[in-house]
Amino acid sequence: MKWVVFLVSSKDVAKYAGVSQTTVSRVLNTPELVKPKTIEKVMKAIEELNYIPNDIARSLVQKKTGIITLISGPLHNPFFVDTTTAIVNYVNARGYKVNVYFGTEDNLDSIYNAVLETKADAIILSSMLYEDDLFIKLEKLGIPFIMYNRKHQENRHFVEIDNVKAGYIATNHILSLGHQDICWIGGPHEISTFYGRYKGFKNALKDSGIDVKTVPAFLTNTNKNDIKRAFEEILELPKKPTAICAATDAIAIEILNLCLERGFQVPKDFNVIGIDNVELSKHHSIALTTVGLESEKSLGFIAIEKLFEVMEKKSTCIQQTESVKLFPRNTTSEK
Amino acid sequence: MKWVVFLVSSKDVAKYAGVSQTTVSRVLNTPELVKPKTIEKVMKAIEELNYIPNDIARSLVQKKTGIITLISGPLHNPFFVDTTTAIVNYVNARGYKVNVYFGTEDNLDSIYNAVLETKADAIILSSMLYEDDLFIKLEKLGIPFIMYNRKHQENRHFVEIDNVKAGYIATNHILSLGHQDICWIGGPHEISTFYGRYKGFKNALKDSGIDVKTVPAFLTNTNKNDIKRAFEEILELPKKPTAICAATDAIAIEILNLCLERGFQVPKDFNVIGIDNVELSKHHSIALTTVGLESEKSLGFIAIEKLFEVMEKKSTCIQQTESVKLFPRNTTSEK
DNA sequence: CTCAAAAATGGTTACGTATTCATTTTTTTA
DNA sequence: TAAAAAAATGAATACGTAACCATTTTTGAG
Repeated sequence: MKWVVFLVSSKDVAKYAGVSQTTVSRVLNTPELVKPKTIEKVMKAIEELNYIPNDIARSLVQKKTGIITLISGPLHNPFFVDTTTAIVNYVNARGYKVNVYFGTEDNLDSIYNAVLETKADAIILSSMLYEDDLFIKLEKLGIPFIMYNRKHQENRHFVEIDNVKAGYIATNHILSLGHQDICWIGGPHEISTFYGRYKGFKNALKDSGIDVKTVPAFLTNTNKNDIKRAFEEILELPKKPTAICAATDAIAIEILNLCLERGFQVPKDFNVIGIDNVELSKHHSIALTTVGLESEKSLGFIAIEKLFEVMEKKSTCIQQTESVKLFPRNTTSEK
Repeated sequence: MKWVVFLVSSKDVAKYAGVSQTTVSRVLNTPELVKPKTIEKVMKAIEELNYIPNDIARSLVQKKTGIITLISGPLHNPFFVDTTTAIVNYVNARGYKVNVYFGTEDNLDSIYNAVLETKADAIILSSMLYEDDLFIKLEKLGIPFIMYNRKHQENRHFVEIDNVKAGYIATNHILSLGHQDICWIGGPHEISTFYGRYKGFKNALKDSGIDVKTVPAFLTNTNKNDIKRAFEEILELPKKPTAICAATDAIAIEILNLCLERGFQVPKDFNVIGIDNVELSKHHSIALTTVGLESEKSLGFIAIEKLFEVMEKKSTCIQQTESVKLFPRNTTSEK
């Protein structure tokens, strides 16, 4: 069966109902200005013609699209599963739509181009580098935007966890369990998150009187291959570490995978600790010890809430750092 | 600092460059029709004025939005992590945008309303019931659409795995390991997926000479609470089963969680098997035995590929059932 | 050079809505 | 019942682009 598509416009409805297009518009948007009898006529016409208002035309004249652009990291990182869920659900509940992109190292440029053409009402993103030209472009554009889990050197428009403290707490937990030989695995330092967490790691070492230079640290990209490569290097270290501090739960969970794959036991052969306290870490098959938000809300939720505040002119500039605490589970133990 | 926002239009560029708006449009869309020297002039104006074409206006005149609407299930279900990733990345690579919704039992109506107003170029969804009015509405609308992992009674526009066979293979695997006392936990039968998989389960029982009526089956909603409730019922069964067949990996992984939470061991105390072979099942902390696609591609990828075929008029109606095979891992073992 | 053909450019309109301003109709008040 | 006020409606326009058709400019053949 084939359907011939009639694109019914408000003009068609107007003609059919014997009123002006203006009145049709009013019936839908400000019915209190229309006589009940007229409303009735128009509604009948709308139903009979199966009229559906055209969002695009409305956007053009009102200069707002009802679209929030979300630039997330890839979902194989469970952190972005949590944040994307929170963000999309919140935005939709507020009657807006979400344009989603999953950014990786290679596709960001093309995403940015697409994003700038789409006249979104606001942008929420987790792809910004510490020194990123995009920041200036977005500020120039005048579109409200917020970064979650990332910070720009300009120090505006962000929601993050206290990364330095998170790194410190994680490392301290490991040290307090008696581990002497530990190592760090994190991401590139152009990303504020990794920079801060590693700083916390170093601070904890210093405070325990350990010479930072003697402690191996692997700063790698966060895809599976590069983590695997780093893990193999760890295995060939002259002094095999008994604990691995990962900069994120995503990395930690992948380390877990690699350990088990090779027959190691966690925490017997290796302690593993992460940062972020993602939902997946709570699963009893994973039970990852980690550091995460004190608050119940996910970071994505906090960020999107703040973004709407900005859109509604309740705030102008968000600079928010959330405090963190330890979540001890089964991947760490006394040495 | 505050920025005054100048909304630069192609008219402004035209005036600035001393050409007509038509020519500006041509420079961007059909530069081969424009004299090189003119292109240069216009491009210079575009750069100096920081002009960005307005997607919305273009959509209005061209009657296509470049938007694909995705109605997915929630991401705490790892199946939708895989499919959403595949779909979003594919769509963006093709230069389209994705509007994402995460459907649950309660929010579907409001999602459908929003979706119909957004004049998306096509819709891909996994929320359709076997008897769903939405199907007719979408066909009437004339928008290309495809269902993945779900089928409507009209039997058109879908991509699914061979659910009956999947249920059969999973059950057969459990039976062939020597388990006598097994049970089924699946979702509501208004959903074709669950209906088919349970049918396969029953077929396997019959073929092994087992009376279906004697085998416990729990048909529940698929949120954590309801699965937990079902699991508690399983624990109180007069004859405690040694193997649990779950209709999806998502359910199986949650069962895994519940088992471990209560100190049971898998597969020692309970065998657990799922269907879907989601990425998470491959993690060595989970290592879920499951049934999934023979093909390497994810179901989401296959579906979105097909949807584009329809959009490009290469196909008119998709009816695709993909074959499946067993992926034996560590959650099942000889009785 | 001339003239026809081809290339390049411009003027105008449509897309479907909301909004502004003007006009008509109804209600209220004296 | 007349005049003023209020309510209801309509006509015209803007939003920013692409597309159609008309016009001007350039090119090339003779």
